[in-house]
Amino acid sequence: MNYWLMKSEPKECSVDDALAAPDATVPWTGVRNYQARNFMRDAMRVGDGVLFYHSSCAEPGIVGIARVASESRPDPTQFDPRSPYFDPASRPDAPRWLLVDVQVLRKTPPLTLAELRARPELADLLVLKKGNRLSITPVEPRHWQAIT
DNA sequence: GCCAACGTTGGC
DNA sequence: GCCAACGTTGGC
Repeated sequence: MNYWLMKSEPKECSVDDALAAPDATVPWTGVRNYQARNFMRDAMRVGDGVLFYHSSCAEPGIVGIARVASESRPDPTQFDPRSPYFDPASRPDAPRWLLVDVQVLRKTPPLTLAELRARPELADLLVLKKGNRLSITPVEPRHWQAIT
């Protein structure tokens, strides 16, 4: 089993939004980065642990524990001209972008970026690295255990 | 709003 | 294949 940190802008889909969805499960739409896509396609398995992270907001940080709830499949928003995630270069017979379903298991007390940075045992957590912009990053078991 | 970091695009 | 220009992310 692998572990992941997945960023969501709370304006788009907050942990509360996800909890309010049927089965507390949301399709993780909008990933438009090949490295993040490849994680979903090649390495994610149903049941993997997910740290639900709020980004681009007043208090960025980890706000919930979730799980990968589906295999990867094409992200339908890439074919929707009205979607901000529309990709005119992607063909339905060769979809470029994928998503997985993510099921929130529980909220956590917010663990802010500042708090994460203050913990020496988390120094190597990828999301804390300078310049990191990946919306999906793998989390080492020791980091998962330190956080959960 | 600023700006550092980084990914993508496209001319050559 | 190189690399400058450009666009995006995301913390502050």
